[in-house]
Amino acid sequence: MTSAGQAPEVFARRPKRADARRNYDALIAAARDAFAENGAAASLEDVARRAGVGIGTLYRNFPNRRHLFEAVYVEEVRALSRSAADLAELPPWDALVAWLHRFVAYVATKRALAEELLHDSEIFRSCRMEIYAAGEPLMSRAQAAGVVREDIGFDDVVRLISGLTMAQFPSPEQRDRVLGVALDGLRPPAA
Amino acid sequence: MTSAGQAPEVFARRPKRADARRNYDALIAAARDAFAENGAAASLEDVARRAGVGIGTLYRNFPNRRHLFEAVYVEEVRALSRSAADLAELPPWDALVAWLHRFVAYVATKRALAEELLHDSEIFRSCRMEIYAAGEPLMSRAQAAGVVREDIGFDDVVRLISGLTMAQFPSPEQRDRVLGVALDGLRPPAA
DNA sequence: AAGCTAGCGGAGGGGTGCCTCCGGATGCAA
DNA sequence: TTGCATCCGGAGGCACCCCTCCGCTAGCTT
Repeated sequence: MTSAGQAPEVFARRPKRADARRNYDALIAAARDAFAENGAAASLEDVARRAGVGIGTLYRNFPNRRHLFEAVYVEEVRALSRSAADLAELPPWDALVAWLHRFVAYVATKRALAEELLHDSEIFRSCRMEIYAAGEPLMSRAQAAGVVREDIGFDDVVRLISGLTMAQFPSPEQRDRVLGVALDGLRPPAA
Repeated sequence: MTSAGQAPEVFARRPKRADARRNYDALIAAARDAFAENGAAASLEDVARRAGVGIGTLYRNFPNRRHLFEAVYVEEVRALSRSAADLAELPPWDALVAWLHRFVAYVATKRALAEELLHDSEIFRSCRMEIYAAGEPLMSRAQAAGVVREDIGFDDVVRLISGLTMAQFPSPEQRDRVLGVALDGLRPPAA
């Protein structure tokens, strides 16, 4: 990671004039909604309409479809990884569980996005690194405290949990119950 | 379910002439490959090309995109649910685990398909019933034998496991390791 | 062998989405 | 206030895909 935890400069194209910045932000927000609603197939013209700008403006900020995907994705990842800091004061197990809950909530709406990006993407890799940098310490701490089994890595946990979020749950209660089962699997073998 | 566990007649349009049946089967196989490769967005013209038939033939068998999706999906589900019968002789825990392994292998390639269908589909519901009919007995048996916790249902397990398969794993070893963690979560609380 | 009919292929109409381009509008500095 | 560089909007070219339609082919029956 570069200094100060900056996002990779691959898409560092934030405009300078006030109105332009407003549009840029509106576009990201609109894109997030559109992708969550219609999946990755959402049309860019629809995104522009939601943002209340012309299609030309969209393309000036994001030269193509993928750039927009990536920008939205990066934005989300950074919010998540920042949130890990708040949890440092909780007991190890609780901190890990709390962060994983946030993780679930985060990924749930990003299905389509991830699907689109994981084919091949520089950004995707660097985002994963950012997430891991945020969550891995919570995991190590829990392992050091003896409340999580030693024979698995953080990567395993992420996949277990993120998979969970891909499934559609009829109720939040069930989602939490299943998440609970998965978390039980993380505990060390019977003390 | 109708008698003899037939698939719902919603799409019971299997052609009768020999060449037609060949084409029908080739189309299903081609569609399965195309969807696995390019996701749900694969073009139907590409499917027809892979199957070595004209686009007209595709549309005669499957009036629209969704019908083709459903036909492929049903075909897969039936293969899976049939496979549960082989496992009756294993010990309860082993039988459940073995079936869930097959389940994972099955869902892994069906991501795009499921994504497309779960929006709203009669077929999807009835297929789920078929899967549940196949797997639920294995689960009950394991619970009766005391090797699976009592406070969860088969539905919870399916979602836990199927979610798992949505995640992309770099190696089969990791996939199995993570699956193992999930399965540990199914065991009863420390005896 | 011959006819009937189910089935075949693919051209093409209609529609949608991606992205480019450029004349006009507007924030910002002096 | 004035001027200019930046930014805006959306018409339209291009490509792709869905699905229909119809003249032709070839299994199946007798």
